[in-house]
Amino acid sequence: MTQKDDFDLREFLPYLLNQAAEISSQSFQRIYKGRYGMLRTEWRVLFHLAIYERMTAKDICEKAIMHKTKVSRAVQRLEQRRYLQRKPDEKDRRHEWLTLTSQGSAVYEDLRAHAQQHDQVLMQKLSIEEITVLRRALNALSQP
Amino acid sequence: MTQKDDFDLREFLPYLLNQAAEISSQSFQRIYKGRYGMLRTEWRVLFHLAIYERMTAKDICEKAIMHKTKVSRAVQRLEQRRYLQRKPDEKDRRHEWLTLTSQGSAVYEDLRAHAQQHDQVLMQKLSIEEITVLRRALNALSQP
DNA sequence: TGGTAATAGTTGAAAATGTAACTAACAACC
DNA sequence: GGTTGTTAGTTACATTTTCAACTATTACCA
Repeated sequence: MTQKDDFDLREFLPYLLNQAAEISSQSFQRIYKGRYGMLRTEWRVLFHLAIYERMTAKDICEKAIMHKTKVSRAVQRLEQRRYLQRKPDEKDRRHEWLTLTSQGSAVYEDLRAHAQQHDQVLMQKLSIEEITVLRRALNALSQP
Repeated sequence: MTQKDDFDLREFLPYLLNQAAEISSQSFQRIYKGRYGMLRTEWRVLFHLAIYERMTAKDICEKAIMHKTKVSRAVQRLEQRRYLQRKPDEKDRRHEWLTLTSQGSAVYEDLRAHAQQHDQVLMQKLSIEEITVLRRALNALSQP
């Protein structure tokens, strides 16, 4: 099992990114899944609503770069658990405004604390400079 | 839809990494899916076999950080398409050695060329220095 | 030896995701 | 005002993934 030297998988960005994303998500996953039985799509929607306070599903699709069916289903499950409320727009009833309930906000607060802690641990693997450049680079790569 | 300032999702590494990984994988996905109807798990297995030449499924699990059922199914599909061959280990018949067929190698060569091209495009979004630091940081984050 | 534990890999059912078709509401144009 | 086109969001079905249980083989050790 020796490597050929003409192409190094470990330099192929989509591969590297996926690997790093996968591994660095795992311990956070244990938290939201273990404590609240949530899925990745769900914590993402929850966090967006906590941070932006009031969004439509469409807004979330755009910000989080998630397909509308993923968002739709995450919203359903969050609603079932009473973590969010829907309110149709008065002017245009195709839109629904989504906001967290106090219960949803409490869950967010809890998860956010863990997220920040988790981020600290990850950042310990890197230097300050690496963190800065990494964030900048990841943002650049996230522009489609 | 205004953002609260106490926690910025755009600084949370698992989120950023996932976003960048997702987006930068998409156009490469169009290639392996469009040309060969392959899945993400499958090109990963194919590439590992091409690079390391001879591995067991277990080796692939460890290198690629994929669950054994994912690998098992990817191997099945690659075998059906005659992209790889299995050969049981003589000494320990629990192991199966996997190698690409010439057909599999040809597919790899084609995809590798596209991968490199794709990587070039991605890297155009970044400076040389950013690329270096990014790779180093992603490798660091990929250590579990 | 024989019996238990460990390892490599597969399979089946349940859960999650992707794709495309769908509903409902609005816009725009004649 | 009615027809056609768009948009927000949901649903149905097919494809993938996950999880747990399973087989087959080897390792350990009394």
